[in-house]
Amino acid sequence: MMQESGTEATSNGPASQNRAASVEDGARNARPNSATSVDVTAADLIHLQPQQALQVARQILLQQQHQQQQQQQQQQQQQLQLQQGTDLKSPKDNENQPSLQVPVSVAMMTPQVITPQQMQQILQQQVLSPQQLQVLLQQQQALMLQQQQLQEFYKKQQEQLHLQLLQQQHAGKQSKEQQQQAQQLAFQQQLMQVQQLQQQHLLNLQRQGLLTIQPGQTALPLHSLTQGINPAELQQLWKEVTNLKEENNSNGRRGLDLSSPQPPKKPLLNQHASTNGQYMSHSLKREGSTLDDYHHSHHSHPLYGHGVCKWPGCEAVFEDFQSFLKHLNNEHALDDRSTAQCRVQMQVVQQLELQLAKDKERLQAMMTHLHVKSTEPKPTPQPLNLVSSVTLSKTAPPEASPPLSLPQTPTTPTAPLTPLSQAHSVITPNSLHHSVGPMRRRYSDKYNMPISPDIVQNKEFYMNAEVRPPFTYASLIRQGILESPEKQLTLNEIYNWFTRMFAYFRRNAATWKNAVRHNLSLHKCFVRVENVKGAVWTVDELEFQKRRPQKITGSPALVKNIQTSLGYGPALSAAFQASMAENNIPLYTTASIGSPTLNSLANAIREEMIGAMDHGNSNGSDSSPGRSPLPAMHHIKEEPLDPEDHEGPLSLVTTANHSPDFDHHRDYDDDQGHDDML
DNA sequence: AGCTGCATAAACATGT
DNA sequence: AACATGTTTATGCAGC
Repeated sequence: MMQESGTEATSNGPASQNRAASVEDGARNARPNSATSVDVTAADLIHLQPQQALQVARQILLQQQHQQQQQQQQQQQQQLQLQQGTDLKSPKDNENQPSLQVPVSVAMMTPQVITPQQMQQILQQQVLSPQQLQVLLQQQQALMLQQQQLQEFYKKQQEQLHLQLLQQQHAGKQSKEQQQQAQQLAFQQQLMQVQQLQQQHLLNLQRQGLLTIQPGQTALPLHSLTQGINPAELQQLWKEVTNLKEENNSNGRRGLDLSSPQPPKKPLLNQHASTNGQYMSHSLKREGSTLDDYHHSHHSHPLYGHGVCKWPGCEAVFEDFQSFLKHLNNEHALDDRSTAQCRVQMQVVQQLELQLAKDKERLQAMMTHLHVKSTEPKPTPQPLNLVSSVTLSKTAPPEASPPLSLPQTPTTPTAPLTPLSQAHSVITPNSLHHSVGPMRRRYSDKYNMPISPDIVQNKEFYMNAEVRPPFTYASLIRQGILESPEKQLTLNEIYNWFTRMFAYFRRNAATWKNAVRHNLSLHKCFVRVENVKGAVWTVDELEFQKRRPQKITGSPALVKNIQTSLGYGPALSAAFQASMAENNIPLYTTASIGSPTLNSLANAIREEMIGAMDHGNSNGSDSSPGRSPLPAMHHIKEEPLDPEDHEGPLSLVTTANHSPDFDHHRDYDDDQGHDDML
């Protein structure tokens, strides 16, 4: 009762369980299989051959560009008409004119999925007519499709690569690694064109100030599909930015009119009030000063090399350093354009870093894998990059960071595992309120396993999109508890974690809170511990693991292949299959795009393996091996009241390991942070 | 068809 | 009385 204050603001307000009936109506109506309806076309596309897929993707992009151009022409005409005649409109109406155009052009050129926030932003900035919205949405859907194709394509490639790798292993080749890299390179080159186009579009958006992308957010569009851009392309991109900006200037209309592509002229000093001007200007100022220091002291400059200005897209030639400096100060002064360019550069760098990190990891994993294979199977190959909560809590010394140490992947998920089936949700969060019904645990059987990696990877997505996370309440609760520094949470803190981490749980509070309480009480794995302050909930990891393993059935060939290649036992095939099954669904997050399938599979494997080992070995005292099929055990929840007597070495996973994990702490008092988050 | 896991709703108890 | 916290029961759905 002392720390309760936060709860009510969650929207629950005076509404308690009694009101649930009214609240629940909406959800209940929405129940019918919302999650199952995927676009037919998307499904079809999946079956395309890689080359076909790529072609289709290209075509789509080209079409988009074409449409875009047509659209622009139309707009110009309309504009002309408007200006010439029809005085029907009040001045006010005329003011709206620009805003009429923007969204349309955005719609026609947006190759990226717009996140809810971005959408919101657009909505705030511009007045969209329903029709425009519609166009936008349609575009988005088309784009989702397109992304799916690419993901699918990529996935296939990865699988192929892996298969080939396996075959080569049998053949006793040595240069597999190089081969794979070469193949990957080739593939990436294939992708580049598409990626470039996409990037271009994104930049266009940014340039217009229609898309505000904070560094942290970048990942969505930039990372999702644009991996492996080479320097030449970056330059190209830069030119693109520069040129387009200039066009805008010459059109005299700020970011509104994309018409009349004209040959680029380099120098331009005009500003565009970028939406985020203020944001950048600080960092730029600081940056600027340091740079000044830099090149004053050293007679060289990172932006100056071989007599050429290396400011992205500039390439102006200079005789001497002084004139370069002059140029730098004049042409690349602190204005909106430079600001925008700097921002883009930041994103580029970010992306490259990410890419590098991923490739390093991949290389590491490959080497590890190959080495392991050639000698003898080690039980724990280097994790690709994902931290398994179970791994840490069980097998690793507690110095490691807690289960969900927020991964350094600054990626913003494009669309996480589940939502692809509900892909439109990314576009229209609001539509979800009706279409995403109660979690009919479509995936939950499989997702019954610990969710750490997935939830982490898609964290931002779930934080912002009102998409129901495809995990059971039990899994989520466990996650929340394990994330906490003390591995224990009060009920209220659990609530807060839910609302903070999942936009979905910011509504219908009465319903899901009830469910949370219900789950806490029902499942043995949640142990209530009386505390000085009151009661906290902890996770009995053993109990949790007990419930996990479910079914192990037949096995596709691929599964076997990969499985053997990784040197895991048959016990893991279940996880594999689960993942394989899931992988029909997921749009891979940026974090895993490198080798999506393998990554997520590896996760599943690791989790599952640990689970399996638990049952095999450490189960020890209490129950029968494996999970006891005793139906009786369900409803018997041992009295948790005195953890002392509760001989469990297990019950409190807690005690030792705190780690400076940033994200959790605010939990205690931050009560209602979530409203600000949107 | 029956079992099982899960979500959801709701009644009820208890403490503040 | 209102509310938060827990517990328990009931029901329905879905997968096996």
